[in-house]
Amino acid sequence: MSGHDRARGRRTTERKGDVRERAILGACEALLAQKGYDAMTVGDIAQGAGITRGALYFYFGSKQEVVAALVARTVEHLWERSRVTAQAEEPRQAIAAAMRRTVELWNEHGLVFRTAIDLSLTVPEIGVLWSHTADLFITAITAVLERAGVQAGTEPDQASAIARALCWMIERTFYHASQESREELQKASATCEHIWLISAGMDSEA
Amino acid sequence: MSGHDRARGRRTTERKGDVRERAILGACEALLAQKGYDAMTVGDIAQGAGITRGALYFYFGSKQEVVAALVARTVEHLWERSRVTAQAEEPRQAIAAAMRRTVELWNEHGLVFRTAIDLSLTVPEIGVLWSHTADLFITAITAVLERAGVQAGTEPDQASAIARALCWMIERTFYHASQESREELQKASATCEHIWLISAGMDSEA
DNA sequence: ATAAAAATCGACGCAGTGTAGAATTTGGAC
DNA sequence: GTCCAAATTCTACACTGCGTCGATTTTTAT
Repeated sequence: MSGHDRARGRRTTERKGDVRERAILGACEALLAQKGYDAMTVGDIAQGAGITRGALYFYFGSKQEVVAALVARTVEHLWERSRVTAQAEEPRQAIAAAMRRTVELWNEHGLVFRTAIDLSLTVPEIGVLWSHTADLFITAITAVLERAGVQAGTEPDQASAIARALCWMIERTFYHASQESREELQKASATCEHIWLISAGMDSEA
Repeated sequence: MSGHDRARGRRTTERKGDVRERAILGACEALLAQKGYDAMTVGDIAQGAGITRGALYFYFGSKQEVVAALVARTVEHLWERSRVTAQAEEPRQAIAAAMRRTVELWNEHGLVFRTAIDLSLTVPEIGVLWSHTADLFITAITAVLERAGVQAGTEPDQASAIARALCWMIERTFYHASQESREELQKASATCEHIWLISAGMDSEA
């Protein structure tokens, strides 16, 4: 959000319109929660941000661009958190920590994550953001698996492929669970952690 | 597709319009492959089926209904296949057979499956169909896990919860792999089978 | 104070949807 | 075969939402 130099957008130095931009993303997020992506109209977003449709188009070229920006903002926050996490621990600890962090993230941003997943096909820009995010996870999981003794490599029963499958398992399981409740998410997390541990060759005694 | 008695639709006894209905679904499937759901317009479908928009609305109330019918047709085919599959085998065999069958299904109907998944949120009818399908899988996986010695129950580390997570893992992994190539799908299948075996408490030696 | 840049607005044209009613075709009953 | 009712198809219309344009107002920098 800092020096993006959006197509039609403004320059740097914090213009007034930056506030509006944030208001737009905020309204968008609220409306996503209320009516969902399809029902949400550009007019709704503009109204929610206190401007007219015409004005909104000064900031974003389309509804898709608005949502893409919202996803970008959220996902960048996720990347921050991932970067600062020390990852040189004992596997069992690392797995537990990763799952805990993932639960937090989904509790906080589940709505946007689900939206990103839903629109990955439709909106290429979002697809790129999310697949990049998935790659981060896959890389991290791969590292843990290898440190736990799983053979490195991309063959179907080696670390890289297993990590990918585990990543999708977690994504999809959290996608559904986060729609239900925090409790469901917590349980889902425990199940995923269990399977991850088993796949790493360790039984899952706390 | 037999005795549905669609809102505006025809009666039973195989009228001529049944051919049209199939033509419409066929055109819809073709267009989904060509341009995808969003780009595909009702006019396109009608044209593909050799009729006008107005005529199409005699058979289906909306684009969503058309796609829902397509998903229903495909998924019923899947249910057939699932019902006839004898499932009283030794776990290792059962798992291998299930994965083989799943690969076949995704090779044949990957496009419609992916569409169903994408639209599960948007189109309630499709959501129901797909979640019912998932339940079938989860039940089957649960049974295999229990027969392999995993403790029955719905707690996070018991058969039912694990089966759910494995189901989502397979769904998502196949969703992505089936977009790439048959080889990818085959590899993905091997990885999922491996994790399933491990989760069932068996190492995965062929 | 003032001119350039930023921001806002209202109105327009377009594309796609869903509906209505008229017209045509089809399938039997007679 | 012919004639009616149901089935099927078409054309035309009204509506909604999108994205663009040019005119207008507000900020910002000097």
